[in-house]
Amino acid sequence: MSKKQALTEFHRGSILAAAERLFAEKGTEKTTMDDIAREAEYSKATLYVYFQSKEEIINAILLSGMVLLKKKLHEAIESHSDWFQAYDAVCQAIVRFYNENPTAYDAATGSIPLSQDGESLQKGMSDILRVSDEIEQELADFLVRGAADGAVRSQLPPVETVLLFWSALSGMVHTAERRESYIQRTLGLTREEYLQHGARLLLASLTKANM
Amino acid sequence: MSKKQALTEFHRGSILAAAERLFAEKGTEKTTMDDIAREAEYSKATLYVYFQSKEEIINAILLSGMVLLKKKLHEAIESHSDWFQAYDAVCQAIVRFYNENPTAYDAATGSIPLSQDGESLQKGMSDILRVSDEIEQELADFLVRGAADGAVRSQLPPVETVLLFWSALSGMVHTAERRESYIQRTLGLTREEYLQHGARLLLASLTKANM
DNA sequence: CGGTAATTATACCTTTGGTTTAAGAAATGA
DNA sequence: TCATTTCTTAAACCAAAGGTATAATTACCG
Repeated sequence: MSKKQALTEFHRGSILAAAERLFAEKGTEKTTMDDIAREAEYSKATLYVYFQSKEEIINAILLSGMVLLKKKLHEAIESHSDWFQAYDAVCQAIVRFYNENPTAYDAATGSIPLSQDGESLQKGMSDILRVSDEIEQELADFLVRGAADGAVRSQLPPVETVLLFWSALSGMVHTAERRESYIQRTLGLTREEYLQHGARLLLASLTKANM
Repeated sequence: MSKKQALTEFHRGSILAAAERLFAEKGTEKTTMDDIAREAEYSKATLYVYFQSKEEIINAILLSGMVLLKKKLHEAIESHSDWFQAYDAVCQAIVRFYNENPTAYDAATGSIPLSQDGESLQKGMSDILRVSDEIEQELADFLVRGAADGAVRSQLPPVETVLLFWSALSGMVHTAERRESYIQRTLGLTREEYLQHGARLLLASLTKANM
């Protein structure tokens, strides 16, 4: 019986992996169940054997993505004892994560409707919101650490500042993607460079001394 | 013949006004042509007498909205000789504008796909992009003025900084809307207050001295 | 083998929403 | 008043997409 379960997990994983690729490419809305079936090399009916609905697929991907994001941020924060270096690592982790998992990032920043199907909360929804909160808490703690280290202005209320920072950065990330060619043409910057400058600018809003 | 044209303009205006109300409320995607027809008190087919497609309606609204935004920003910038006061006025103008015209704001910040119909540029599209550029130019000039006044760090490249600022603020604006209840509950702030704090934070990233 | 259970491919249903058509109403002009 | 033109709109059309039913195929097991 465990073999059967393992097989089921394998199929679920294949489907999720395919969906993830398509979501990254076209977004959840423009990706159809037929697309996912084709990409995963199953028939559409098969998808409904392993998942109850498109929404369940989306939620599963968002959740695993956000758990991964949380892990990456944690690692980045722990990676350097120097707060400024850790800050760079955090921003870099975010940018990298977005490249590979834009849908989950959008969910984490609240840039996506999160399947507002009305009615009661979906199955995976509460998990997603919980992880989202945990991420923000992690960042808030990091900010407090920055204040303790003397790197960050200590007047800033951590939770509020983190939310502002988080939303500002997500705006930059979106613009960097949506206007990549404009940025390249007019400013001569790659997306990564542009976002690095953005991270610098936001850093200046947090720190005591300007650099 | 002028009477007939005036009548046509009147009908177009009624339809656009109705569409604008609905777009502000539900967004362009969730607003159907049936919705617009009902709100404007015409039949759906009549809409197609005065507009070729839904896209044309959207573009018309985006364009007029962005022209208005440009005007508001210009007025805010000119309203105070003191740069910091003008900055506050600019941010306030943006927030207010978003409340009344979220769709056009999203188009101006590039937060919206702008009817990616593939193919060639749509009719109104080039106008929209032009106004969008003009707005960014206006803001860039304002930043240069701030540097000349000694209010702003002069190392900042104006065009790039404006784009970063613009995208950061748009991220904050979106978060403020999407998580309004969370912000109210956890931080005890209204959306306007939250955004005011955000504008302060961003100001700190631009200025020489911290406040 | 033969039968039973699981799996999947195909076709279909339903809803939604943009667009078109054709018929009826209203206005215009002689 | 009647004819022609213009305007309006109900109804039909069409495509896309999520979801489902069925029937064929496969795999497993005695």
